[in-house]
Amino acid sequence: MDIHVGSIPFKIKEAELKILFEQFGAVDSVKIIIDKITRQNKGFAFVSMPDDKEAYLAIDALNGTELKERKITVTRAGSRPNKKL
DNA sequence: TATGAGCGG
Repeated sequence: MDIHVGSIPFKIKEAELKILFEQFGAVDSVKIIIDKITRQNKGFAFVSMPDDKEAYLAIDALNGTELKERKITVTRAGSRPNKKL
């Protein structure tokens, strides 16, 4: 499952995000989105996890937590989280 | 080149 991670620090690395998500389950890959104009960190990344239940677990666990002194948001990618389930 | 909500190759 693809997970959208926002409000991440610009100085973070994909390996660090992978480690954070690996604490709650297996992580397939982590990708930080880079801006096309500035070639810099856009401020959000995507995490791919093979197991969906572990993905939801990591989302619920890492969503709203602090990372590098910065608040991060973890949600399902591909489709924005709906307020009504 | 650039910065802080948003969904990428």
